[in-house]
Order: sequence, then C-alpha cells, then structure tokens
Amino acid sequence: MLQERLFDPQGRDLADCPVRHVLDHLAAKWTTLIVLELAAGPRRFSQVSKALPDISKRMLTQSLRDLERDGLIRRTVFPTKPPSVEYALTAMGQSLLPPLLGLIEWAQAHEVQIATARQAYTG
Amino acid sequence: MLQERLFDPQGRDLADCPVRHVLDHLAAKWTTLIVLELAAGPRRFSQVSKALPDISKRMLTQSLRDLERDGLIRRTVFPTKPPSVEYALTAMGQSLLPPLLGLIEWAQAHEVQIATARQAYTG
DNA sequence: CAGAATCCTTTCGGATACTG
DNA sequence: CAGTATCCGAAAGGATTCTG
Repeated sequence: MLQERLFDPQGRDLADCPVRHVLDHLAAKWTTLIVLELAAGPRRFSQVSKALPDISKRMLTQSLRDLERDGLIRRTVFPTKPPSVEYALTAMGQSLLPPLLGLIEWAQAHEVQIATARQAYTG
Repeated sequence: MLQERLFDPQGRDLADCPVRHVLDHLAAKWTTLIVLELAAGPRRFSQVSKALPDISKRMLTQSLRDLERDGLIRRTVFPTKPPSVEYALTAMGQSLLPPLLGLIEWAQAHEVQIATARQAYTG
C-alpha cells in the first residue's frame, strides 16, 4: 500500500488535507480536552495538570506545544520567581469551541444509545 | 501518575466520560473519514477502500467493525458469488453528520491561518 | 469480493530523574 | 513552577499471505 505520495480525488496531498489535520488533532487524545479546559479561561500549567489528572507532564507539555504551534493557544511566560506560565485560547482557538461543543453535545445525547449498541453487539 | 482509578470533578470515572468516549472514537483516525464517505450513500467494502486509498484493508476492516459495534453504521451481506457487503450509516450515524460537518467547515475555514501559524512557529 | 491471520516496525505515552 | 531528558513497555498500524 503506502505509495510514495498519496493524493485525494482533488489531487491534494492527503497528509496536507486540512480535514485530516484537524482530525489528527482530535486524534491526539489530549489536545481536545486541553482546549475544553482552557475554554473556561486562562490556566497555568499546574492548573491544567490538576484539571486533567490522568495526563502525564510529558504529554501535557507536548500537547500544549502542538496547540501553540497551530495557533490555537497562546503561551505567556511571567518572569517571576519561580516562573509561571499561562496558557490561553487565541481567537482561533475560541472559534473552534462552537463546532467542538456541538460534537460534545452529540456525544452526551447518544451516550446511552451507543452503550446499548455495544452491549447488543456480540462479535 | 496513573492512579488506580481516575475521577473527574463530577466524580465520574474518566474512562467512562462520554466526551472522552467519542473523542477516542474520532481518535481512531480513520473512522471519521469512513463516516464522511458513507455520508454520500451506502458503499461496498471495495468502494470505501478506493475512496480512502491510504488505509490498509486491515485497518479498514477494523474501523468498520468499530463503527458497526457502536451502531453508527449497518453492515449488510448479499449472498452473491462472490459475496458483496454493503455499509451504510444508521440513523444515529446520520445524526452525527451535522456536528461533524461543523468541524469540517471550521477546518477548511482556518486552513490557511493554521498553516501560517505553523510557519511562524520556530521552536 | 471481503475479509482473517500473522508478522513486524513505528509511534504513543507512562515512569522516573534532573534542571533553571 | 514548569518544564527537559531518557528509558521502555504497550498499542497502533502497514505488508503480506491465505480463505470461503
């Protein structure tokens, strides 16, 4: 499988497809949860860490970097002692919230139905 | 890190959080693309495979099973020779489309801005 | 055609220890 | 406080071969 270069029907490199790009972000498993946490307001590194107890510092740092890199969050360092760092959604990050919350609502609305389907499914 | 049991602020087991549940599904990286493909109408296994060239048969089969298991798609076998199998969205699968398309639109709308942010980011 | 089974490489991500 | 660095086991996922 895996050819040298893969193109979609429009001739665009699949890896550069914006849809996949966003999907890969959701796929990052933690990034979305971080965005949702920051939706409530700016947070310090340790605050995010406490809000999401089951993410290691390693992954938290990496996820925050990814989001910063894509312009979804802004990282601000305050030169205090010891230093504190604040993370906040950018305008673009804020703009992601409505569609994201739409998905969350769907998830909650169909939670039971999915659980039921799973139960009914016997390989 | 990784305690015995992890709870969110509401006291619910994090692993059972519906939000994470859906996110984990989208996180499967391929499932969403399959749903989008089936949104255009029922498709045979080979048709989906051709529409998504960069997914191996192994992963396609697995992803289709996952979606079927959660009741998002329906699998119908026609006892022809050789047999053909049709996949189609269920009502619940259809209901996922609006929020999903909302996210897709966001992705396309911010495609350039994200690319720009990436370029500007010099780690 | 539509998979199932096997093998094997790559990536994800946790644990731990260390730094300015 | 907010990371960085290293190690390593677990899981994802591609390639290939086989089957009804």
